[in-house]
Amino acid sequence: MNGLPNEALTQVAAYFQALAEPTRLQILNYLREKERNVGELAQLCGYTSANISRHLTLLTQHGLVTRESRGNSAFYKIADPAVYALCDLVCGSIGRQLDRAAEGRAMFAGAPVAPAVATAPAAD
Amino acid sequence: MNGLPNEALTQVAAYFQALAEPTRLQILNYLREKERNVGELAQLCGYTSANISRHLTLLTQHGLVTRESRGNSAFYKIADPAVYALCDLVCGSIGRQLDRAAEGRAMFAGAPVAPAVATAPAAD
DNA sequence: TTATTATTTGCGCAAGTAGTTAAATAGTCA
DNA sequence: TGACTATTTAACTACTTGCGCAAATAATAA
Repeated sequence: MNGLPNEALTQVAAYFQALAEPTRLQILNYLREKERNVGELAQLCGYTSANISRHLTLLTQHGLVTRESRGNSAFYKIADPAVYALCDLVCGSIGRQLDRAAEGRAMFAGAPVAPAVATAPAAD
Repeated sequence: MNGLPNEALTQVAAYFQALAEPTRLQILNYLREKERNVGELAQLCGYTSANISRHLTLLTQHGLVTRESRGNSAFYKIADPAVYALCDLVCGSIGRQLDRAAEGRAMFAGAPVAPAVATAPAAD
Protein backbone atom coordinates (compact mmCIF):
# COMPACT_ATOMS: atom_id res chain seq x y z
CA MET A 1 0.00 0.00 0.00
CA ASN A 2 2.96 2.24 -0.47
CA GLY A 3 2.56 4.62 -3.38
CA LEU A 4 -1.19 4.52 -3.47
CA PRO A 5 -2.94 7.52 -4.98
CA ASN A 6 -5.33 9.43 -2.80
CA GLU A 7 -8.35 7.91 -4.44
CA ALA A 8 -7.20 4.43 -3.49
CA LEU A 9 -6.89 5.45 0.15
CA THR A 10 -10.48 6.62 0.03
CA GLN A 11 -11.54 3.25 -1.35
CA VAL A 12 -9.68 1.34 1.33
CA ALA A 13 -11.09 3.61 4.01
CA ALA A 14 -14.61 3.00 2.71
CA TYR A 15 -14.05 -0.73 2.90
CA PHE A 16 -12.90 -0.48 6.51
CA GLN A 17 -15.86 1.79 7.19
CA ALA A 18 -18.20 -0.98 6.10
CA LEU A 19 -16.68 -3.16 8.80
CA ALA A 20 -16.62 -0.42 11.42
CA GLU A 21 -20.08 -1.03 12.80
CA PRO A 22 -21.08 -3.59 15.44
CA THR A 23 -24.43 -4.39 13.82
CA ARG A 24 -22.81 -5.09 10.48
CA LEU A 25 -20.19 -7.32 12.10
CA GLN A 26 -23.01 -9.13 13.84
CA ILE A 27 -24.73 -9.66 10.50
CA LEU A 28 -21.54 -11.00 8.95
CA ASN A 29 -21.14 -13.24 11.96
CA TYR A 30 -24.58 -14.77 11.46
CA LEU A 31 -23.94 -15.17 7.76
CA ARG A 32 -20.85 -17.15 8.57
CA GLU A 33 -23.01 -20.15 9.35
CA LYS A 34 -25.32 -19.95 6.37
CA GLU A 35 -27.21 -17.60 4.13
CA ARG A 36 -30.18 -15.82 5.72
CA ASN A 37 -32.98 -13.52 4.71
CA VAL A 38 -33.60 -10.01 6.01
CA GLY A 39 -36.32 -10.77 8.52
CA GLU A 40 -34.31 -13.59 10.02
CA LEU A 41 -31.27 -11.35 10.48
CA ALA A 42 -33.45 -8.58 11.89
CA GLN A 43 -34.81 -10.90 14.53
CA LEU A 44 -31.38 -12.30 15.38
CA CYS A 45 -29.87 -8.84 15.70
CA GLY A 46 -32.84 -7.32 17.48
CA TYR A 47 -33.43 -4.47 15.04
CA THR A 48 -36.10 -3.56 12.51
CA SER A 49 -36.00 -5.11 9.06
CA ALA A 50 -35.66 -1.65 7.57
CA ASN A 51 -32.48 -1.04 9.48
CA ILE A 52 -30.96 -4.42 8.65
CA SER A 53 -31.95 -4.01 5.03
CA ARG A 54 -29.95 -0.81 4.80
CA HIS A 55 -26.92 -2.39 6.41
CA LEU A 56 -27.15 -5.24 3.93
CA THR A 57 -27.38 -2.81 1.04
CA LEU A 58 -24.21 -1.14 2.21
CA LEU A 59 -22.40 -4.46 2.64
CA THR A 60 -23.52 -5.46 -0.85
CA GLN A 61 -22.26 -2.23 -2.36
CA HIS A 62 -18.83 -2.93 -0.92
CA GLY A 63 -18.83 -6.48 -2.22
CA LEU A 64 -18.91 -8.15 1.18
CA VAL A 65 -22.17 -10.00 0.69
CA THR A 66 -24.34 -10.96 -2.27
CA ARG A 67 -28.08 -10.86 -2.57
CA GLU A 68 -30.35 -13.45 -4.09
CA SER A 69 -34.06 -12.91 -4.39
CA ARG A 70 -36.05 -16.09 -3.80
CA GLY A 71 -39.81 -16.04 -3.47
CA ASN A 72 -40.66 -12.78 -1.82
CA SER A 73 -37.60 -12.94 0.38
CA ALA A 74 -34.07 -11.69 -0.14
CA PHE A 75 -31.30 -14.04 0.91
CA TYR A 76 -27.84 -12.75 1.64
CA LYS A 77 -24.60 -14.62 1.93
CA ILE A 78 -20.92 -13.86 2.32
CA ALA A 79 -19.22 -12.85 -0.93
CA ASP A 80 -15.76 -12.01 0.34
CA PRO A 81 -14.18 -14.56 2.71
CA ALA A 82 -11.36 -12.10 3.32
CA VAL A 83 -13.69 -10.56 5.89
CA TYR A 84 -12.95 -13.29 8.35
CA ALA A 85 -9.22 -13.08 7.83
CA LEU A 86 -9.51 -9.37 8.54
CA CYS A 87 -11.48 -9.94 11.70
CA ASP A 88 -9.03 -12.57 12.89
CA LEU A 89 -6.15 -10.14 12.41
CA VAL A 90 -7.98 -7.46 14.33
CA CYS A 91 -8.89 -9.85 17.11
CA GLY A 92 -5.23 -10.79 17.36
CA SER A 93 -4.18 -7.17 17.61
CA ILE A 94 -6.77 -6.40 20.24
CA GLY A 95 -5.74 -9.49 22.13
CA ARG A 96 -2.10 -8.44 22.22
CA GLN A 97 -3.19 -4.99 23.28
CA LEU A 98 -5.21 -6.38 26.16
CA ASP A 99 -2.24 -8.50 27.15
CA ARG A 100 -0.04 -5.43 27.30
CA ALA A 101 -2.70 -3.67 29.35
CA ALA A 102 -2.81 -6.61 31.72
CA GLU A 103 0.97 -6.46 32.12
CA GLY A 104 0.71 -2.79 32.88
CA ARG A 105 -1.90 -3.35 35.54
CA ALA A 106 0.15 -6.17 37.01
CA MET A 107 3.08 -3.81 37.52
CA PHE A 108 0.95 -1.77 39.85
CA ALA A 109 -1.03 -4.55 41.47
CA GLY A 110 2.04 -6.70 42.04
CA ALA A 111 -0.12 -9.64 41.09
CA PRO A 112 0.51 -12.30 38.43
CA VAL A 113 -0.93 -11.63 35.02
CA ALA A 114 -2.69 -14.92 34.48
CA PRO A 115 -5.70 -14.72 36.85
CA ALA A 116 -6.97 -11.83 34.79
CA VAL A 117 -10.35 -11.10 36.31
CA ALA A 118 -9.06 -10.27 39.76
CA THR A 119 -6.40 -8.02 38.27
CA ALA A 120 -8.52 -5.07 37.28
CA PRO A 121 -9.57 -2.79 40.10
CA ALA A 122 -8.60 0.41 38.38
CA ALA A 123 -8.89 -0.05 34.66
CA ASP A 124 -11.50 0.36 31.92
CA MET B 1 -14.82 -14.56 15.60
CA ASN B 2 -17.70 -16.91 15.95
CA GLY B 3 -19.25 -16.74 19.39
CA LEU B 4 -18.04 -13.29 20.23
CA PRO B 5 -20.00 -11.35 22.83
CA ASN B 6 -21.51 -8.09 21.82
CA GLU B 7 -18.84 -6.09 23.60
CA ALA B 8 -16.13 -7.74 21.54
CA LEU B 9 -17.89 -6.79 18.33
CA THR B 10 -17.88 -3.19 19.50
CA GLN B 11 -14.13 -3.39 20.11
CA VAL B 12 -13.46 -4.86 16.69
CA ALA B 13 -15.69 -2.26 15.07
CA ALA B 14 -13.79 0.50 16.85
CA TYR B 15 -10.50 -0.88 15.54
CA PHE B 16 -11.84 -0.89 11.99
CA GLN B 17 -13.18 2.59 12.58
CA ALA B 18 -9.67 3.80 13.32
CA LEU B 19 -8.65 2.60 9.87
CA ALA B 20 -11.76 3.91 8.14
CA GLU B 21 -10.42 7.37 7.37
CA PRO B 22 -8.27 8.38 4.40
CA THR B 23 -6.20 10.85 6.37
CA ARG B 24 -5.34 8.27 9.00
CA LEU B 25 -4.41 5.74 6.32
CA GLN B 26 -2.22 8.40 4.77
CA ILE B 27 -0.52 8.96 8.11
CA LEU B 28 0.09 5.24 8.55
CA ASN B 29 1.43 5.16 5.03
CA TYR B 30 3.98 7.87 5.78
CA LEU B 31 4.93 6.18 9.03
CA ARG B 32 5.68 3.03 7.09
CA GLU B 33 8.97 4.58 5.98
CA LYS B 34 10.09 5.95 9.30
CA GLU B 35 8.90 7.65 12.45
CA ARG B 36 7.82 11.26 12.04
CA ASN B 37 6.67 14.16 14.19
CA VAL B 38 3.34 15.92 14.06
CA GLY B 39 4.33 18.95 12.02
CA GLU B 40 6.06 16.82 9.44
CA LEU B 41 2.97 14.65 9.00
CA ALA B 42 0.75 17.71 8.89
CA GLN B 43 2.79 19.15 6.04
CA LEU B 44 2.88 15.85 4.17
CA CYS B 45 -0.87 15.37 4.50
CA GLY B 46 -1.77 18.97 3.87
CA TYR B 47 -3.73 19.54 7.07
CA THR B 48 -3.28 21.55 10.23
CA SER B 49 -1.15 20.16 13.03
CA ALA B 50 -4.19 20.27 15.27
CA ASN B 51 -6.07 17.94 13.00
CA ILE B 52 -3.18 15.51 12.57
CA SER B 53 -2.53 15.55 16.28
CA ARG B 54 -6.07 14.42 16.91
CA HIS B 55 -5.81 11.62 14.39
CA LEU B 56 -2.57 10.50 16.00
CA THR B 57 -4.18 10.52 19.43
CA LEU B 58 -6.94 8.26 18.14
CA LEU B 59 -4.46 5.92 16.46
CA THR B 60 -2.48 5.77 19.69
CA GLN B 61 -5.56 4.94 21.74
CA HIS B 62 -6.22 1.99 19.50
CA GLY B 63 -2.66 0.78 19.75
CA LEU B 64 -1.77 1.37 16.11
CA VAL B 65 1.03 3.84 16.73
CA THR B 66 3.18 4.83 19.68
CA ARG B 67 4.24 8.27 20.76
CA GLU B 68 7.66 9.35 21.94
CA SER B 69 8.31 12.85 23.13
CA ARG B 70 11.76 14.12 22.14
CA GLY B 71 12.76 17.71 22.61
CA ASN B 72 9.64 19.73 22.09
CA SER B 73 8.44 17.43 19.36
CA ALA B 74 6.33 14.29 19.47
CA PHE B 75 7.48 11.45 17.26
CA TYR B 76 5.10 8.74 16.23
CA LYS B 77 5.80 5.34 14.77
CA ILE B 78 3.92 2.18 13.88
CA ALA B 79 3.14 -0.02 16.85
CA ASP B 80 1.05 -2.69 15.19
CA PRO B 81 2.47 -4.11 11.94
CA ALA B 82 -0.81 -6.00 11.48
CA VAL B 83 -2.06 -2.75 9.97
CA TYR B 84 -0.25 -3.44 6.74
CA ALA B 85 -1.48 -6.99 6.54
CA LEU B 86 -4.98 -5.63 6.96
CA CYS B 87 -4.50 -3.08 4.22
CA ASP B 88 -3.04 -5.68 1.89
CA LEU B 89 -6.06 -7.89 2.41
CA VAL B 90 -8.41 -5.03 1.72
CA CYS B 91 -6.49 -4.00 -1.38
CA GLY B 92 -6.77 -7.57 -2.60
CA SER B 93 -10.50 -7.60 -2.04
CA ILE B 94 -10.99 -4.30 -3.77
CA GLY B 95 -8.80 -5.47 -6.60
CA ARG B 96 -10.90 -8.57 -7.14
CA GLN B 97 -14.00 -6.45 -6.96
CA LEU B 98 -12.69 -4.12 -9.64
CA ASP B 99 -11.80 -7.13 -11.74
CA ARG B 100 -15.35 -8.39 -11.50
CA ALA B 101 -16.61 -4.95 -12.39
CA ALA B 102 -14.28 -4.89 -15.39
CA GLU B 103 -15.61 -8.26 -16.53
CA GLY B 104 -19.12 -6.92 -16.20
CA ARG B 105 -18.28 -3.89 -18.28
CA ALA B 106 -16.51 -6.05 -20.82
CA MET B 107 -19.68 -8.04 -21.37
CA PHE B 108 -21.31 -4.87 -22.57
CA ALA B 109 -18.38 -3.19 -24.23
CA GLY B 110 -17.08 -6.31 -25.92
CA ALA B 111 -13.59 -5.24 -24.94
CA PRO B 112 -10.89 -7.45 -23.43
CA VAL B 113 -10.50 -7.25 -19.69
CA ALA B 114 -6.76 -7.42 -19.37
CA PRO B 115 -5.45 -4.05 -20.63
CA ALA B 116 -7.37 -1.93 -18.15
CA VAL B 117 -5.12 0.38 -16.25
CA ALA B 118 -7.47 0.42 -13.31
CA THR B 119 -7.49 -3.32 -12.90
CA ALA B 120 -5.97 -3.47 -9.46
CA PRO B 121 -4.13 -1.28 -7.01
CA ALA B 122 -3.31 -4.75 -5.64
CA ALA B 123 -0.60 -4.79 -3.07
CA ASP B 124 3.11 -4.60 -2.63
C1' DT C 1 12.62 35.74 33.30
C1' DT C 2 10.74 36.28 28.27
C1' DA C 3 10.51 34.69 23.57
C1' DT C 4 9.98 31.03 20.35
C1' DT C 5 8.50 26.69 18.58
C1' DA C 6 5.70 22.28 18.75
C1' DT C 7 1.86 19.96 20.29
C1' DT C 8 -2.51 19.48 22.36
C1' DT C 9 -7.26 20.89 23.48
C1' DG C 10 -11.81 23.72 23.60
C1' DC C 11 -15.21 25.23 20.61
C1' DG C 12 -18.29 25.56 16.67
C1' DC C 13 -19.71 24.27 12.09
C1' DA C 14 -20.87 21.11 8.43
C1' DA C 15 -21.43 16.60 6.91
C1' DG C 16 -22.31 11.86 7.71
C1' DT C 17 -24.85 7.97 9.89
C1' DA C 18 -27.52 4.55 12.83
C1' DG C 19 -31.91 4.16 14.33
C1' DT C 20 -37.04 4.77 14.11
C1' DT C 21 -41.90 4.92 11.74
C1' DA C 22 -44.55 5.06 7.73
C1' DA C 23 -45.14 4.68 2.89
C1' DA C 24 -43.81 2.43 -1.47
C1' DT C 25 -42.51 -1.69 -3.98
C1' DA C 26 -42.35 -6.64 -5.20
C1' DG C 27 -43.74 -11.37 -4.87
C1' DT C 28 -47.14 -15.14 -3.50
C1' DC C 29 -51.59 -17.10 -3.06
C1' DA C 30 -56.59 -17.42 -3.26
C1' DT D 1 -58.46 -9.23 -9.32
C1' DG D 2 -57.39 -8.39 -4.15
C1' DA D 3 -55.29 -9.77 0.30
C1' DC D 4 -51.12 -10.82 2.48
C1' DT D 5 -46.14 -10.98 3.39
C1' DA D 6 -41.26 -9.45 2.74
C1' DT D 7 -38.20 -5.98 1.45
C1' DT D 8 -36.83 -1.49 0.24
C1' DT D 9 -37.05 3.51 0.42
C1' DA D 10 -38.42 8.18 2.36
C1' DA D 11 -38.52 11.31 6.06
C1' DC D 12 -37.06 12.38 10.35
C1' DT D 13 -34.35 12.62 14.90
C1' DA D 14 -30.30 12.11 17.59
C1' DC D 15 -25.67 11.40 17.61
C1' DT D 16 -21.01 11.25 15.83
C1' DT D 17 -16.98 13.11 13.50
C1' DG D 18 -13.53 15.65 10.49
C1' DC D 19 -11.99 20.10 10.10
C1' DG D 20 -10.14 24.92 11.21
C1' DC D 21 -9.37 28.61 14.45
C1' DA D 22 -7.78 30.15 18.66
C1' DA D 23 -6.26 29.39 23.25
C1' DA D 24 -3.65 26.47 26.40
C1' DT D 25 0.32 23.61 27.46
C1' DA D 26 5.21 21.92 27.15
C1' DA D 27 9.97 22.27 25.95
C1' DT D 28 13.83 24.83 24.37
C1' DA D 29 16.68 29.05 23.76
C1' DA D 30 18.09 33.72 24.78
